[in-house]
Amino acid sequence: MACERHALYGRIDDWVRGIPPGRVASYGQIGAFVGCGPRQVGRAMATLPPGADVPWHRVVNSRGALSTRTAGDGHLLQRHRLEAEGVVFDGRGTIDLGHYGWSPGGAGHP
DNA sequence: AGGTTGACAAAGG
DNA sequence: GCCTTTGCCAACC
Repeated sequence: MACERHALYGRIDDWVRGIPPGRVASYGQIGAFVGCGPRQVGRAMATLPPGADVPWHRVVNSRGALSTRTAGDGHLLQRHRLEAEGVVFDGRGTIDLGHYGWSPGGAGHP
């Protein structure tokens, strides 16, 4: 049996795994889909094991900006990976969620 | 058993 | 547009 920290976390990381490349999702959106507060989504990402097949870099806050925990090297890493997938940042280092924001079932907006 | 903190969001001033 | 307060649910002290 697996060593899942919490069923909710398993659901969150599974949801994040469903995010296609070149797309991003906000914590509040994930929290709303999995049925929990946005903080739990952040905690799920924070407790993710190293080497997890979860594209946490595709998870950003509602403003389309990178999270505080990734501040520093994390910001550069997250931004670098997103740009590698085709995501473009604006002059303020934020992403246009109206264009890159993704949703399960509402996908389809190249 | 209780209080604080946290990779956040929404509403109010 | 900015900052402050409240709510989220689980983990940590």
